Amino acid sequence: MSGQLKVTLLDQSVSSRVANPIHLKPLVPLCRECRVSGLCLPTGLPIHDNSCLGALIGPRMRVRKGAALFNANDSLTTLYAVRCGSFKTSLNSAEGQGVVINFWMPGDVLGLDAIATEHHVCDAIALEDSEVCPVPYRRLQALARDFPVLQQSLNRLMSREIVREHERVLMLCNLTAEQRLASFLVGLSRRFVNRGYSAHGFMLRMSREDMASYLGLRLETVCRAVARLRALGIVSLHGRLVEILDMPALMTLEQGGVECDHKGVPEAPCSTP
Amino acid sequence: MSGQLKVTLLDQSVSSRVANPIHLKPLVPLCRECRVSGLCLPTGLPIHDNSCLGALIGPRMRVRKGAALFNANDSLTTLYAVRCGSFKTSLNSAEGQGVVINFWMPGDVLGLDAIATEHHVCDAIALEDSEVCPVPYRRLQALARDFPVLQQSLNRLMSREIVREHERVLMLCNLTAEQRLASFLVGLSRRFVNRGYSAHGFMLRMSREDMASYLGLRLETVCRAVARLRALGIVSLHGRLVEILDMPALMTLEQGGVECDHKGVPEAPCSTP
DNA sequence: CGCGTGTTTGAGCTGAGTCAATCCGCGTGG
DNA sequence: CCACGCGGATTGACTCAGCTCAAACACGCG
Repeated sequence: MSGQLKVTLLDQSVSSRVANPIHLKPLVPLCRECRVSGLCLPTGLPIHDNSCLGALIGPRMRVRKGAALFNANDSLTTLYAVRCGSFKTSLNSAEGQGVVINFWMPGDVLGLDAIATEHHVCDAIALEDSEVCPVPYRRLQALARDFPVLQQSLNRLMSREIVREHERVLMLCNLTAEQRLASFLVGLSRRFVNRGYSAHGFMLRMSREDMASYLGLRLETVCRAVARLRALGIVSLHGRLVEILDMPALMTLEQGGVECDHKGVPEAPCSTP
Repeated sequence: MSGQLKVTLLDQSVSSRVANPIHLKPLVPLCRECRVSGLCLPTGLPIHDNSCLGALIGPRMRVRKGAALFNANDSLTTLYAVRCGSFKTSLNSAEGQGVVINFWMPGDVLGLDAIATEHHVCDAIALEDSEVCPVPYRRLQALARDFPVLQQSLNRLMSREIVREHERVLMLCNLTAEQRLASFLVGLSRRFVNRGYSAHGFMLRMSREDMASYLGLRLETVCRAVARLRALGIVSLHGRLVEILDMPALMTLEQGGVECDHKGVPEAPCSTP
């Protein structure tokens, strides 16, 4: 039912180095050379300054496909920044019904919803073999006191998550199945672009079931919506391989059929030093 | 279309006193004697300490029914804590479709979703004549640096909002109209209890239209759901006057028909010093 | 090759939406 | 004081997007 699979430390030697704050060097490059560092928590931090980031980010962890990074009710000890791979988080009600709350890509930070109660509310499952950078929450709190930029970064991350949810509610309330799918694909495309990948061709890492759950639909309905978009020549979507053939049309569809300036929350303040 | 009505300072003399940080006394009792201070932002702060809260909270503002406290795209200068009355916030898409994002009661803090972009994303409209305590965001940031409890309080507030949205999504995806209404009423009831009011009898401050929008339904559907609950003898709901006659039944309904331990995020850490 | 998981497609059903008529409470003005 | 009008609430009749159930298909893997 949940996370029996184990999460493993990427490198035991790195782990021990971290325990001893003197040997920080092997970790610091983690952020500096991380291709998504601009999207992630340490945005705006003095990335060259070992004392700061080294103290913050724990040793990388590997999570195998299907394994749980954390489960609902686990107490919050660390947030996790996705380094590579992807995750889904899902909220399960007492009656066994559940929804996928979000999909997470490199640079995203998981666990912010646990800060309220200091316990996770979602299950986080790896959609593929993935790596995360653990961010001990206590240490983050302490460090944020000394580095206001870090605190601000955290605040923004949380606020952005609130806005994202707002937009999701808007989608659930106002859009048809086809529009939801369009909106989903456009959103994914945008996220891939932010990470330096193609806007038009990408691989879905989640099942139709998960997509359906995220979109507030049944998987059959998602399939039908896919079929219609394909018939319209807007996308070529076979299995999990997506190719967006007519992006303007897709974006038109996304917005209730009316052409418009799609803004949306930018994924990050995008401070490129 | 939006907030032409003016928001007015409650008391100009109080305002000027605040500008001069020496005369804090008239403001400090604001929080100390505020009946919802335990739910609000300053939770856990040394409430007797003038230097802290006095510097944080601006002069109370009065907002007339139907007036906008802020509008989407307004730049974020202050957060607002509801002191009395109530508000709705709504998110409007480019095409004119919109949804009510939340209803806000005394002790709630509005504007957290604006922190990401430093611009408000929602319109905030008073549902009745109301009063708010403005919290200048810059000042809050500065003060939070010196008072970690305050920072934590803010973090928790944001995180809780994320969780609330999660639960809303769960509702929108899994519940029938009737269940949504039940869930809405139970939620309201709980919030009234937290504020020291009756769990069973209260007044709705929003129109059926607003309820419908919040619940992802049409107002006609809300009416029908109300009619059914009434027919079942679970509530007496005439106009905006609610009386919950059978709370257990209502809670059973809320949770897909199965009896269960309704937890939900507690509204606040509830630190009573 | 056969099995299982995930995906696609088909055929009816239904809960909620739409459109429309009516009702109710309340403030306004005669 | 009552007639009127208006916005909000209610109820009814009909429609339809998405759900359910069911069958077939594709693919990857032992």
